[in-house]
Amino acid sequence: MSKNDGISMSVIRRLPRYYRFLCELDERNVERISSTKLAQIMHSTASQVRQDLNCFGGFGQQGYGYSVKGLRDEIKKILGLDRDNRAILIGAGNFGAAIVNHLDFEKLGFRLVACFDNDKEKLGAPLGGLTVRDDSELEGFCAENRVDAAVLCVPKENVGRILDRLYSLGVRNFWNFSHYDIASRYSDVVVENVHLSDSLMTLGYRMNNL
Amino acid sequence: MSKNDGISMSVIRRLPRYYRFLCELDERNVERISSTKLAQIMHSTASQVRQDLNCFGGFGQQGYGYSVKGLRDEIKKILGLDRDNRAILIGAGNFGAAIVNHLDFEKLGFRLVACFDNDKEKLGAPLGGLTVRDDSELEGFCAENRVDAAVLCVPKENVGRILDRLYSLGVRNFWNFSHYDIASRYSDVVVENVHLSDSLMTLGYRMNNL
DNA sequence: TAGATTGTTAATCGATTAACAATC
DNA sequence: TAGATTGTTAATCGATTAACAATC
Repeated sequence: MSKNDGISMSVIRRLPRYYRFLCELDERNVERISSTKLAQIMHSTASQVRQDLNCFGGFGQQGYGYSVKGLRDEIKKILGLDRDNRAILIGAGNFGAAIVNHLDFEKLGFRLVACFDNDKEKLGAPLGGLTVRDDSELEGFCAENRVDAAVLCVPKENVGRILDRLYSLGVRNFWNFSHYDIASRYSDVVVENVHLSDSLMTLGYRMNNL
Repeated sequence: MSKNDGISMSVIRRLPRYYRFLCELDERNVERISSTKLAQIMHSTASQVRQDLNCFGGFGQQGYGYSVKGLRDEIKKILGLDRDNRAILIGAGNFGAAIVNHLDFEKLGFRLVACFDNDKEKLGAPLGGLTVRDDSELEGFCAENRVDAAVLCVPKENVGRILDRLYSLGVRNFWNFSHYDIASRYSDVVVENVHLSDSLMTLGYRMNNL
Protein backbone atom coordinates (compact mmCIF):
# COMPACT_ATOMS: atom_id res chain seq x y z
CA MET A 1 0.00 0.00 0.00
CA SER A 2 3.16 2.11 0.06
CA LYS A 3 2.29 4.99 -2.23
CA ASN A 4 -1.45 4.38 -2.20
CA ASP A 5 -2.12 6.53 0.82
CA GLY A 6 -2.84 10.21 1.10
CA ILE A 7 -4.15 10.47 -2.42
CA SER A 8 -6.50 13.41 -2.80
CA MET A 9 -10.12 12.88 -3.73
CA SER A 10 -9.61 14.91 -6.91
CA VAL A 11 -7.09 12.36 -8.09
CA ILE A 12 -9.13 9.35 -6.96
CA ARG A 13 -12.16 10.56 -8.85
CA ARG A 14 -10.15 10.85 -12.03
CA LEU A 15 -8.90 7.27 -11.88
CA PRO A 16 -12.07 5.65 -13.26
CA ARG A 17 -11.95 8.04 -16.20
CA TYR A 18 -8.34 7.17 -16.98
CA TYR A 19 -9.32 3.56 -16.79
CA ARG A 20 -12.27 3.93 -19.14
CA PHE A 21 -10.35 5.86 -21.74
CA LEU A 22 -7.41 3.48 -21.60
CA CYS A 23 -9.78 0.56 -22.16
CA GLU A 24 -11.17 2.35 -25.19
CA LEU A 25 -7.71 3.04 -26.57
CA ASP A 26 -6.80 -0.59 -26.13
CA GLU A 27 -9.97 -1.69 -27.90
CA ARG A 28 -8.91 0.53 -30.78
CA ASN A 29 -5.54 -1.25 -30.66
CA VAL A 30 -3.60 1.83 -29.64
CA GLU A 31 -0.41 0.53 -28.07
CA ARG A 32 1.18 3.58 -26.53
CA ILE A 33 0.13 7.05 -25.50
CA SER A 34 1.87 10.18 -24.29
CA SER A 35 0.71 12.27 -21.36
CA THR A 36 -0.10 15.01 -23.88
CA LYS A 37 -2.46 12.81 -25.91
CA LEU A 38 -4.03 11.30 -22.82
CA ALA A 39 -4.59 14.79 -21.49
CA GLN A 40 -6.47 15.75 -24.64
CA ILE A 41 -8.78 12.79 -24.20
CA MET A 42 -9.26 13.57 -20.53
CA HIS A 43 -9.83 17.30 -21.16
CA SER A 44 -6.91 17.86 -18.85
CA THR A 45 -3.23 18.81 -19.10
CA ALA A 46 -0.13 16.70 -19.65
CA SER A 47 1.17 17.94 -16.31
CA GLN A 48 -1.88 16.75 -14.50
CA VAL A 49 -1.79 13.35 -16.14
CA ARG A 50 1.81 12.84 -15.12
CA GLN A 51 1.21 14.15 -11.61
CA ASP A 52 -1.82 11.91 -11.19
CA LEU A 53 -0.08 8.77 -12.38
CA ASN A 54 3.04 9.45 -10.37
CA CYS A 55 0.99 9.33 -7.19
CA PHE A 56 1.01 5.59 -7.69
CA GLY A 57 4.25 4.91 -9.50
CA GLY A 58 6.36 5.65 -12.52
CA PHE A 59 4.41 3.82 -15.17
CA GLY A 60 5.84 5.64 -18.18
CA GLN A 61 9.05 5.52 -20.08
CA GLN A 62 10.98 8.65 -21.06
CA GLY A 63 10.92 9.35 -24.75
CA TYR A 64 8.18 6.77 -25.31
CA GLY A 65 5.14 7.52 -23.19
CA TYR A 66 2.91 4.96 -21.54
CA SER A 67 1.97 1.50 -22.67
CA VAL A 68 -1.82 1.56 -22.98
CA LYS A 69 -2.31 -2.03 -21.85
CA GLY A 70 0.28 -1.64 -19.12
CA LEU A 71 -1.17 1.54 -17.72
CA ARG A 72 -4.71 0.21 -17.96
CA ASP A 73 -3.71 -2.85 -15.96
CA GLU A 74 -1.94 -0.75 -13.34
CA ILE A 75 -4.99 1.45 -12.83
CA LYS A 76 -7.21 -1.60 -12.78
CA LYS A 77 -5.10 -2.91 -9.94
CA ILE A 78 -5.05 0.45 -8.15
CA LEU A 79 -8.83 0.68 -8.35
CA GLY A 80 -9.09 -2.91 -7.20
CA LEU A 81 -11.31 -3.93 -10.10
CA ASP A 82 -10.08 -7.50 -9.75
CA ARG A 83 -11.35 -7.64 -6.19
CA ASP A 84 -14.41 -9.41 -5.02
CA ASN A 85 -16.03 -6.91 -2.71
CA ARG A 86 -19.22 -8.56 -1.55
CA ALA A 87 -22.17 -6.20 -1.77
CA ILE A 88 -25.82 -6.44 -0.88
CA LEU A 89 -28.68 -4.42 -2.27
CA ILE A 90 -31.11 -2.88 0.19
CA GLY A 91 -34.35 -1.96 -1.56
CA ALA A 92 -35.21 -4.00 -4.64
CA GLY A 93 -37.79 -1.61 -6.06
CA ASN A 94 -37.79 -0.31 -9.62
CA PHE A 95 -34.87 1.90 -8.87
CA GLY A 96 -32.66 -0.57 -7.04
CA ALA A 97 -33.42 -3.24 -9.63
CA ALA A 98 -32.51 -0.89 -12.46
CA ILE A 99 -29.20 0.03 -10.86
CA VAL A 100 -28.30 -3.58 -10.28
CA ASN A 101 -29.28 -4.67 -13.78
CA HIS A 102 -27.68 -1.67 -15.40
CA LEU A 103 -24.19 -2.21 -14.01
CA ASP A 104 -21.76 -5.05 -14.33
CA PHE A 105 -20.68 -5.28 -10.70
CA GLU A 106 -18.03 -7.91 -11.42
CA LYS A 107 -16.20 -5.58 -13.77
CA LEU A 108 -16.19 -2.92 -11.10
CA GLY A 109 -14.64 -5.03 -8.38
CA PHE A 110 -17.85 -6.05 -6.66
CA ARG A 111 -20.05 -9.08 -6.41
CA LEU A 112 -23.69 -8.74 -5.54
CA VAL A 113 -24.43 -11.49 -3.06
CA ALA A 114 -27.97 -10.67 -1.91
CA CYS A 115 -30.94 -8.37 -2.40
CA PHE A 116 -33.33 -7.41 0.35
CA ASP A 117 -36.70 -5.73 0.36
CA ASN A 118 -39.39 -5.24 2.97
CA ASP A 119 -42.19 -5.67 0.45
CA LYS A 120 -43.53 -9.24 0.73
CA GLU A 121 -44.75 -8.91 -2.85
CA LYS A 122 -41.19 -8.83 -4.10
CA LEU A 123 -40.04 -11.82 -2.05
CA GLY A 124 -38.50 -14.46 -4.30
CA ALA A 125 -38.48 -12.28 -7.39
CA PRO A 126 -35.41 -12.79 -9.56
CA LEU A 127 -32.90 -9.95 -9.61
CA GLY A 128 -29.38 -9.82 -10.94
CA GLY A 129 -29.06 -13.60 -10.91
CA LEU A 130 -30.32 -13.69 -7.34
CA THR A 131 -33.61 -13.91 -5.54
CA VAL A 132 -35.06 -11.07 -3.50
CA ARG A 133 -34.98 -11.91 0.19
CA ASP A 134 -37.17 -10.60 2.94
CA ASP A 135 -35.78 -7.79 4.99
CA SER A 136 -36.00 -9.95 8.12
CA GLU A 137 -33.37 -12.32 6.74
CA LEU A 138 -30.72 -9.60 6.85
CA GLU A 139 -29.27 -10.51 10.24
CA GLY A 140 -29.15 -14.20 9.44
CA PHE A 141 -27.53 -13.60 6.09
CA CYS A 142 -24.86 -11.30 7.47
CA ALA A 143 -24.07 -13.75 10.23
CA GLU A 144 -23.32 -16.43 7.69
CA ASN A 145 -21.80 -14.36 4.89
CA ARG A 146 -19.18 -11.70 4.69
CA VAL A 147 -20.72 -8.43 3.49
CA ASP A 148 -18.34 -5.65 2.54
CA ALA A 149 -20.72 -3.00 1.29
CA ALA A 150 -24.39 -2.14 1.03
CA VAL A 151 -26.13 -0.41 -1.85
CA LEU A 152 -28.87 1.70 -0.34
CA CYS A 153 -31.88 2.12 -2.60
CA VAL A 154 -34.60 2.68 -0.04
CA PRO A 155 -36.57 5.86 0.67
CA LYS A 156 -34.86 8.32 2.99
CA GLU A 157 -37.35 7.62 5.80
CA ASN A 158 -36.25 3.99 5.96
CA VAL A 159 -32.53 4.53 5.78
CA GLY A 160 -31.95 5.38 9.44
CA ARG A 161 -33.27 2.07 10.75
CA ILE A 162 -31.66 -0.13 8.13
CA LEU A 163 -28.37 1.75 8.51
CA ASP A 164 -28.28 1.07 12.24
CA ARG A 165 -28.88 -2.61 11.61
CA LEU A 166 -26.21 -2.78 8.93
CA TYR A 167 -23.73 -0.93 11.09
CA SER A 168 -24.28 -3.25 14.02
CA LEU A 169 -23.80 -6.17 11.62
CA GLY A 170 -20.39 -4.75 10.78
CA VAL A 171 -21.08 -3.19 7.38
CA ARG A 172 -18.97 -0.05 7.02
CA ASN A 173 -19.14 0.81 3.34
CA PHE A 174 -22.14 2.32 1.64
CA TRP A 175 -23.19 3.27 -1.83
CA ASN A 176 -25.97 5.64 -0.96
CA PHE A 177 -28.69 6.74 -3.35
CA SER A 178 -30.82 8.35 -0.68
CA HIS A 179 -30.60 11.79 0.86
CA TYR A 180 -30.02 10.39 4.28
CA ASP A 181 -26.82 11.87 5.69
CA ILE A 182 -24.92 8.74 6.68
CA ALA A 183 -21.68 10.54 7.55
CA SER A 184 -23.49 12.55 10.23
CA ARG A 185 -24.62 9.41 11.99
CA TYR A 186 -21.47 7.30 11.71
CA SER A 187 -18.03 8.70 11.19
CA ASP A 188 -16.05 5.50 10.75
CA VAL A 189 -17.68 4.53 7.49
CA VAL A 190 -16.93 5.04 3.81
CA VAL A 191 -19.86 6.59 2.00
CA GLU A 192 -20.18 7.22 -1.68
CA ASN A 193 -23.27 9.29 -2.28
CA VAL A 194 -25.12 9.45 -5.57
CA HIS A 195 -27.53 12.34 -5.45
CA LEU A 196 -29.32 12.30 -8.77
CA SER A 197 -31.59 15.17 -7.90
CA ASP A 198 -28.60 17.34 -7.00
CA SER A 199 -27.13 16.52 -10.37
CA LEU A 200 -30.30 17.51 -12.20
CA MET A 201 -30.57 20.74 -10.21
CA THR A 202 -27.00 21.53 -11.17
CA LEU A 203 -27.85 21.00 -14.82
CA GLY A 204 -30.82 23.31 -14.41
CA TYR A 205 -28.66 26.00 -12.89
CA ARG A 206 -25.99 25.73 -15.51
CA MET A 207 -28.28 25.67 -18.52
CA ASN A 208 -29.93 28.83 -17.37
CA ASN A 209 -26.86 30.71 -16.19
CA LEU A 210 -23.89 29.80 -18.34
CA MET B 1 -28.31 37.88 -13.74
CA SER B 2 -25.93 40.41 -12.20
CA LYS B 3 -24.10 38.41 -9.55
CA ASN B 4 -25.08 35.01 -10.93
CA ASP B 5 -22.16 34.77 -13.30
CA GLY B 6 -18.67 33.48 -12.77
CA ILE B 7 -19.71 31.22 -9.92
CA SER B 8 -17.29 28.34 -9.52
CA MET B 9 -18.45 24.78 -10.01
CA SER B 10 -17.53 23.97 -6.41
CA VAL B 11 -20.06 26.52 -5.23
CA ILE B 12 -22.72 25.51 -7.74
CA ARG B 13 -22.50 21.88 -6.69
CA ARG B 14 -23.05 22.84 -3.07
CA LEU B 15 -26.26 24.76 -3.80
CA PRO B 16 -28.53 21.71 -4.02
CA ARG B 17 -27.23 20.53 -0.68
CA TYR B 18 -27.94 23.88 0.97
CA TYR B 19 -31.38 23.71 -0.52
CA ARG B 20 -32.07 20.21 0.73
CA PHE B 21 -30.91 20.93 4.25
CA LEU B 22 -32.81 24.19 4.42
CA CYS B 23 -35.98 22.37 3.34
CA GLU B 24 -35.41 19.86 6.12
CA LEU B 25 -34.87 22.59 8.69
CA ASP B 26 -38.05 24.28 7.58
CA GLU B 27 -39.96 21.01 7.85
CA ARG B 28 -38.71 20.77 11.42
CA ASN B 29 -40.01 24.31 11.91
CA VAL B 30 -36.60 25.84 12.47
CA GLU B 31 -36.99 29.53 11.73
CA ARG B 32 -33.48 30.86 11.70
CA ILE B 33 -29.97 29.49 11.38
CA SER B 34 -26.47 30.84 11.71
CA SER B 35 -23.66 30.16 9.27
CA THR B 36 -21.99 28.18 12.05
CA LYS B 37 -24.94 25.84 12.50
CA LEU B 38 -25.53 25.50 8.79
CA ALA B 39 -21.86 24.66 8.37
CA GLN B 40 -22.17 21.83 10.88
CA ILE B 41 -25.03 20.36 8.92
CA MET B 42 -23.16 20.78 5.65
CA HIS B 43 -19.91 19.34 7.07
CA SER B 44 -18.36 22.62 6.08
CA THR B 45 -17.18 25.83 7.76
CA ALA B 46 -19.02 29.00 8.69
CA SER B 47 -16.67 30.93 6.43
CA GLN B 48 -17.49 28.78 3.47
CA VAL B 49 -21.21 29.07 4.04
CA ARG B 50 -21.01 32.84 4.15
CA GLN B 51 -18.69 32.99 1.14
CA ASP B 52 -20.96 30.70 -0.84
CA LEU B 53 -24.13 32.61 -0.06
CA ASN B 54 -22.53 35.98 -0.68
CA CYS B 55 -21.81 34.94 -4.25
CA PHE B 56 -25.49 35.56 -4.82
CA GLY B 57 -26.40 38.24 -2.33
CA GLY B 58 -26.48 39.23 1.29
CA PHE B 59 -29.24 37.01 2.55
CA GLY B 60 -28.38 37.16 6.22
CA GLN B 61 -28.78 39.68 8.97
CA GLN B 62 -25.99 40.60 11.34
CA GLY B 63 -26.50 39.37 14.84
CA TYR B 64 -29.38 37.14 13.75
CA GLY B 65 -28.29 34.74 11.06
CA TYR B 66 -30.38 33.62 8.12
CA SER B 67 -34.10 33.07 7.89
CA VAL B 68 -34.51 29.41 6.96
CA LYS B 69 -37.57 29.97 4.79
CA GLY B 70 -36.08 33.10 3.27
CA LEU B 71 -32.77 31.51 2.41
CA ARG B 72 -34.43 28.37 1.10
CA ASP B 73 -36.57 30.46 -1.21
CA GLU B 74 -33.58 32.45 -2.43
CA ILE B 75 -31.64 29.30 -3.27
CA LYS B 76 -34.70 27.81 -4.89
CA LYS B 77 -34.80 30.85 -7.14
CA ILE B 78 -31.06 30.74 -7.81
CA LEU B 79 -31.29 27.09 -8.78
CA GLY B 80 -34.32 27.87 -10.91
CA LEU B 81 -36.44 25.18 -9.29
CA ASP B 82 -39.55 27.13 -10.20
CA ARG B 83 -38.66 26.98 -13.87
CA ASP B 84 -40.25 24.75 -16.41
CA ASN B 85 -37.32 23.38 -18.32
CA ARG B 86 -38.80 21.03 -20.87
CA ALA B 87 -36.96 17.73 -20.98
CA ILE B 88 -37.25 14.59 -23.04
CA LEU B 89 -36.09 11.12 -22.15
CA ILE B 90 -34.09 9.23 -24.73
CA GLY B 91 -34.12 5.52 -23.96
CA ALA B 92 -37.10 4.25 -22.01
CA GLY B 93 -35.59 0.96 -20.91
CA ASN B 94 -35.51 -0.28 -17.33
CA PHE B 95 -32.90 2.24 -16.44
CA GLY B 96 -34.43 5.31 -18.07
CA ALA B 97 -37.83 4.40 -16.72
CA ALA B 98 -36.47 3.99 -13.20
CA ILE B 99 -34.75 7.38 -13.32
CA VAL B 100 -37.87 9.10 -14.55
CA ASN B 101 -40.11 7.42 -12.01
CA HIS B 102 -37.66 7.89 -9.19
CA LEU B 103 -37.38 11.65 -9.46
CA ASP B 104 -39.90 14.40 -9.17
CA PHE B 105 -38.83 16.47 -12.16
CA GLU B 106 -41.27 19.27 -11.38
CA LYS B 107 -39.67 19.89 -8.01
CA LEU B 108 -36.28 20.11 -9.70
CA GLY B 109 -37.25 22.75 -12.24
CA PHE B 110 -37.96 20.40 -15.10
CA ARG B 111 -40.96 19.00 -16.90
CA LEU B 112 -40.71 15.74 -18.76
CA VAL B 113 -42.57 16.29 -22.02
CA ALA B 114 -41.79 13.13 -23.98
CA CYS B 115 -40.08 9.75 -23.85
CA PHE B 116 -38.52 8.08 -26.86
CA ASP B 117 -37.28 4.58 -27.51
CA ASN B 118 -36.22 2.67 -30.58
CA ASP B 119 -37.71 -0.57 -29.33
CA LYS B 120 -41.12 -1.05 -31.02
CA GLU B 121 -42.11 -3.26 -28.09
CA LYS B 122 -42.09 -0.26 -25.78
CA LEU B 123 -44.11 1.96 -28.09
CA GLY B 124 -47.16 3.30 -26.29
CA ALA B 125 -46.12 2.03 -22.89
CA PRO B 126 -47.01 4.42 -20.07
CA LEU B 127 -44.10 6.21 -18.42
CA GLY B 128 -44.06 9.11 -16.04
CA GLY B 129 -47.57 10.15 -17.01
CA LEU B 130 -46.60 10.01 -20.68
CA THR B 131 -46.57 7.44 -23.42
CA VAL B 132 -43.38 6.09 -24.96
CA ARG B 133 -42.95 7.37 -28.52
CA ASP B 134 -41.06 5.82 -31.35
CA ASP B 135 -37.61 7.13 -31.96
CA SER B 136 -38.64 8.21 -35.46
CA GLU B 137 -41.06 10.77 -34.00
CA LEU B 138 -38.21 12.77 -32.49
CA GLU B 139 -37.81 15.24 -35.35
CA GLY B 140 -41.52 15.87 -35.60
CA PHE B 141 -41.89 16.35 -31.88
CA CYS B 142 -39.01 18.78 -31.62
CA ALA B 143 -40.34 20.79 -34.55
CA GLU B 144 -43.62 21.31 -32.74
CA ASN B 145 -42.42 21.54 -29.15
CA ARG B 146 -39.72 23.42 -27.37
CA VAL B 147 -37.20 21.00 -25.88
CA ASP B 148 -34.65 22.42 -23.46
CA ALA B 149 -32.81 19.33 -22.38
CA ALA B 150 -32.45 15.64 -23.10
CA VAL B 151 -31.94 12.86 -20.59
CA LEU B 152 -29.73 10.28 -22.26
CA CYS B 153 -30.37 6.74 -21.08
CA VAL B 154 -29.28 4.79 -24.12
CA PRO B 155 -26.26 2.51 -24.51
CA LYS B 156 -23.01 4.27 -25.37
CA GLU B 157 -23.00 2.84 -28.92
CA ASN B 158 -26.25 4.63 -29.71
CA VAL B 159 -25.44 7.99 -28.20
CA GLY B 160 -23.40 9.38 -31.09
CA ARG B 161 -26.23 9.17 -33.62
CA ILE B 162 -28.97 10.37 -31.32
CA LEU B 163 -26.76 13.19 -30.08
CA ASP B 164 -26.17 14.46 -33.61
CA ARG B 165 -29.91 14.45 -34.26
CA LEU B 166 -30.66 16.24 -31.01
CA TYR B 167 -27.96 18.81 -31.65
CA SER B 168 -29.25 19.57 -35.12
CA LEU B 169 -32.72 19.93 -33.60
CA GLY B 170 -31.32 22.63 -31.34
CA VAL B 171 -31.04 20.73 -28.07
CA ARG B 172 -27.99 21.98 -26.17
CA ASN B 173 -28.41 20.63 -22.67
CA PHE B 174 -27.84 17.04 -21.70
CA TRP B 175 -28.17 14.90 -18.64
CA ASN B 176 -25.95 12.07 -19.67
CA PHE B 177 -25.95 8.61 -18.08
CA SER B 178 -23.77 7.05 -20.74
CA HIS B 179 -20.02 7.00 -21.09
CA TYR B 180 -20.17 8.76 -24.40
CA ASP B 181 -18.00 11.87 -24.22
CA ILE B 182 -20.42 14.56 -25.37
CA ALA B 183 -18.13 17.50 -24.60
CA SER B 184 -15.55 16.15 -27.05
CA ARG B 185 -18.05 16.20 -29.90
CA TYR B 186 -19.81 19.49 -29.20
CA SER B 187 -18.32 22.31 -27.22
CA ASP B 188 -21.27 24.68 -27.07
CA VAL B 189 -23.41 22.43 -24.91
CA VAL B 190 -24.04 22.01 -21.21
CA VAL B 191 -23.47 18.45 -20.10
CA GLU B 192 -24.10 17.00 -16.69
CA ASN B 193 -22.65 13.52 -16.57
CA VAL B 194 -23.76 10.83 -14.17
CA HIS B 195 -21.25 8.04 -14.25
CA LEU B 196 -22.55 5.43 -11.84
CA SER B 197 -19.78 2.97 -12.57
CA ASP B 198 -17.15 5.62 -11.81
CA SER B 199 -18.88 6.22 -8.52
CA LEU B 200 -18.86 2.55 -7.61
CA MET B 201 -15.20 2.21 -8.60
CA THR B 202 -14.42 5.15 -6.35
CA LEU B 203 -16.19 3.44 -3.48
CA GLY B 204 -14.19 0.30 -4.17
CA TYR B 205 -10.94 2.23 -4.10
CA ARG B 206 -11.78 4.07 -0.93
CA MET B 207 -13.05 1.09 1.02
CA ASN B 208 -9.85 -0.77 0.33
CA ASN B 209 -7.40 2.08 0.77
CA LEU B 210 -8.65 4.44 3.45
C1' DT C 1 23.34 10.55 -31.16
C1' DA C 2 19.12 13.47 -31.40
C1' DG C 3 14.33 13.71 -30.38
C1' DA C 4 10.80 12.73 -27.45
C1' DT C 5 8.73 12.39 -23.30
C1' DT C 6 8.86 11.25 -18.64
C1' DG C 7 9.30 12.22 -13.41
C1' DT C 8 9.68 15.83 -10.33
C1' DT C 9 10.45 20.31 -8.50
C1' DA C 10 8.95 25.04 -8.58
C1' DA C 11 5.41 28.63 -9.72
C1' DT C 12 0.77 29.82 -10.17
C1' DC C 13 -3.79 29.76 -9.48
C1' DG C 14 -8.07 29.06 -7.17
C1' DA C 15 -10.60 27.57 -3.31
C1' DT C 16 -10.96 27.34 1.57
C1' DT C 17 -10.30 29.27 6.01
C1' DA C 18 -9.40 32.96 9.25
C1' DA C 19 -9.98 37.49 10.90
C1' DC C 20 -12.40 41.48 11.88
C1' DA C 21 -14.91 45.70 11.16
C1' DA C 22 -19.78 46.66 10.30
C1' DT C 23 -24.24 46.31 12.13
C1' DC C 24 -28.46 44.24 13.59
C1' DT D 1 -26.19 49.04 25.04
C1' DA D 2 -23.93 44.44 24.69
C1' DG D 3 -23.84 40.17 22.26
C1' DA D 4 -24.19 37.85 18.21
C1' DT D 5 -23.38 37.16 13.68
C1' DT D 6 -22.94 38.79 9.18
C1' DG D 7 -20.32 40.49 4.84
C1' DT D 8 -15.87 41.03 3.20
C1' DT D 9 -10.98 41.41 3.01
C1' DA D 10 -6.70 39.04 3.94
C1' DA D 11 -4.06 34.70 4.79
C1' DT D 12 -3.52 29.96 4.03
C1' DC D 13 -3.81 25.86 1.90
C1' DG D 14 -4.13 22.60 -1.76
C1' DA D 15 -4.55 21.60 -6.47
C1' DT D 16 -3.22 22.66 -11.06
C1' DT D 17 0.10 24.13 -14.33
C1' DA D 18 4.72 25.18 -15.95
C1' DA D 19 9.47 24.19 -16.37
C1' DC D 20 13.31 21.41 -16.94
C1' DA D 21 16.80 18.04 -15.93
C1' DA D 22 16.93 13.03 -16.44
C1' DT D 23 16.77 9.36 -19.61
C1' DC D 24 14.88 6.19 -22.83
